[in-house]
Amino acid sequence: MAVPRIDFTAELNAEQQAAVQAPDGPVLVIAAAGTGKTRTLVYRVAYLVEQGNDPSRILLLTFTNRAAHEMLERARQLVGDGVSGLWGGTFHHMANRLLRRHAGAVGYQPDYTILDSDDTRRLVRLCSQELKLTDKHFPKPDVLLSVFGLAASTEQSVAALAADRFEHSRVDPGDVVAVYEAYEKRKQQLNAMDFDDLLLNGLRLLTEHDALLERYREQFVHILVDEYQDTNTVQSHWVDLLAGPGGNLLVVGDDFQSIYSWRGANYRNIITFPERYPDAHVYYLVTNYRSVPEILGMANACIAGNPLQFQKTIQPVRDPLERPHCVSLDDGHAQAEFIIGEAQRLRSEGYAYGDMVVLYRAHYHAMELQLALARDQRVPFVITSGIRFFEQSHIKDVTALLRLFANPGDELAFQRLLCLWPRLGAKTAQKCWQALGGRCDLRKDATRERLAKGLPAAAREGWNTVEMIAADFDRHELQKDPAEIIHRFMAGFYEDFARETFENSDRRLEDLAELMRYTHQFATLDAFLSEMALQTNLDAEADAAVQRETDVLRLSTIHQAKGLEWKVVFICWVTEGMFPSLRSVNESEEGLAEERRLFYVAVTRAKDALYCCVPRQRRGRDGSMQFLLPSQFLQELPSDLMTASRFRR
DNA sequence: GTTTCGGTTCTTTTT
DNA sequence: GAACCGAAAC
Repeated sequence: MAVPRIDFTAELNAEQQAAVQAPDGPVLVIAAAGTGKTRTLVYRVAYLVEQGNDPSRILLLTFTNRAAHEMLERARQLVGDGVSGLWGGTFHHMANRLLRRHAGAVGYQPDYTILDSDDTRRLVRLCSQELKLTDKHFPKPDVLLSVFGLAASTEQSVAALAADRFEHSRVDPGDVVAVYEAYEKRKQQLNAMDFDDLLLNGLRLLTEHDALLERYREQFVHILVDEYQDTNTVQSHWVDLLAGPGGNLLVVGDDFQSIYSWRGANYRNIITFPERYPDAHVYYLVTNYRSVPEILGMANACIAGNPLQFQKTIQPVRDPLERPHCVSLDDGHAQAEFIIGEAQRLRSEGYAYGDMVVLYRAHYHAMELQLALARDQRVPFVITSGIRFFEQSHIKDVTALLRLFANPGDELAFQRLLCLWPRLGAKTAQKCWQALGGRCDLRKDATRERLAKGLPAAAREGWNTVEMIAADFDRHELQKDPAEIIHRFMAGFYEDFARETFENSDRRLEDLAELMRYTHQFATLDAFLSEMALQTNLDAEADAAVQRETDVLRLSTIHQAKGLEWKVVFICWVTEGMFPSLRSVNESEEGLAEERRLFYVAVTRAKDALYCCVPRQRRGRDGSMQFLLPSQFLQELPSDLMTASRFRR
């Protein structure tokens, strides 16, 4: 295959080029914000291909879907279709890909279901209820799941973590373990894996099956890992195994931007890489083309106090422009007014709204601004919402039917589907499930007949729709056409249901139309369901493109802004209690260090201008006024790094 | 005995 | 928005 020659010297700076053309063996690239990390990885892929490596023997692991898409797209632009055989995607995707092939090796059927967080929450609740652990003080499913999840991603026991977590409460850690064991058992019965199971079982494939380890070690000659600071213990273990001692493992990351420890990310993976691989080559990328020196000065200063890190200072190359602004405001309303006014002013100076973003610590911090923007309609805007497209109730209702076809053992899908019918709730659904023997293959006539008998009369209408789809399932090859299943289900039942149930049914029906369009890129029902479970939102990067094209101001959490950049950045609620958030400060010193890294991420999104908004008071839940102090992250900074001002209405 | 309804409360971050 | 809880309705 012809590969276009790439002039690495012309297209990369010296630091990048050194990393791109690093010799075989373990390589660690420490890439500070805005120094061309993605570019370096993409060119590394191109370099490897140009060196004659078969793309199908290169594995490129990312942390988010967005990063995976972006990198594969850019690699394709660089080397053309030569990269088409490349293995690229998130850890979860790769684990899923291997597990679909070798599910039997870890005791699963290949048609296993992937449980999203909504499913796991329901399942844990079910387990707690069955164990009669319904006391008010017993932890809620989310809390239990965070313990289970941390145990999985840090390779610790639930018993130990539960004992620690509930040490000063009346919760018996033994009960937590009991729920955990019930939960594990239920997942086996359902033939279902949660996100952690994908990683754990992916690891088991390699630790328990030497033949598989050999096979994939041989296949993946080069392994590249993006955002390495965000890997958890299981992921790094998996990568270490796959690469093998002295393998060609290149990891890229920035310990300053590790902001996912709450889900088990362990930035010690990156810190200790040189110890684990003593012959590793280490490269630093510190030349920043993104931001003006004033912003980088602030970024360097705000992170310097954190302990335990690869100390590095970002080097600016751009000309000076202006210092970041620290704007003091009366309250949230004033903050909203300031941001709207300033955005308009900047637009009159030549910036587009699409060049600007408002960042915040938590979604609810955007509420006042959102209302103000909607009210006076002067500035068009979009919000990267906390609502995950695929986890909204209407999406999950409709896909429950698909899931049950794909995996007849999926009790959660069965339950969800049945509860849609009138006069039919959880108890009846459970009885039906038991009557069917814990399995519901709708394609079997006998199953459908048996189930129909147990349904109340009011449920007939909806049931008939399902019955007809099921009868046609094999004949019309609906297996290959999830959109057609959804379409029939909606036409026969769900459209009316949605109109009766949701006040915003129009929007939800549009979502479902969008879902049907989305399914067309998948050849089979199984492929669609797998992807859907591993995807949080419909199309994040298309979303970002929309912002530029339609010239709208974006509102986003800092986490969701990671890896992106804007000319103008407003950070709001830079006050004690809001940012750093109260919860994380209470946790530990480490929690505070992570908040500081989050602040660093926010600051380094800005290219030209940065505003830190500091409202001085906020209305509490009871209506009383709380006074707020500026964030310690601002107070830590030398005062000459920012321009302080006060905005009054 | 179940299901439905209405009011109340709380919002971190994601695969 | 959606999970939760208690009370009313089937």
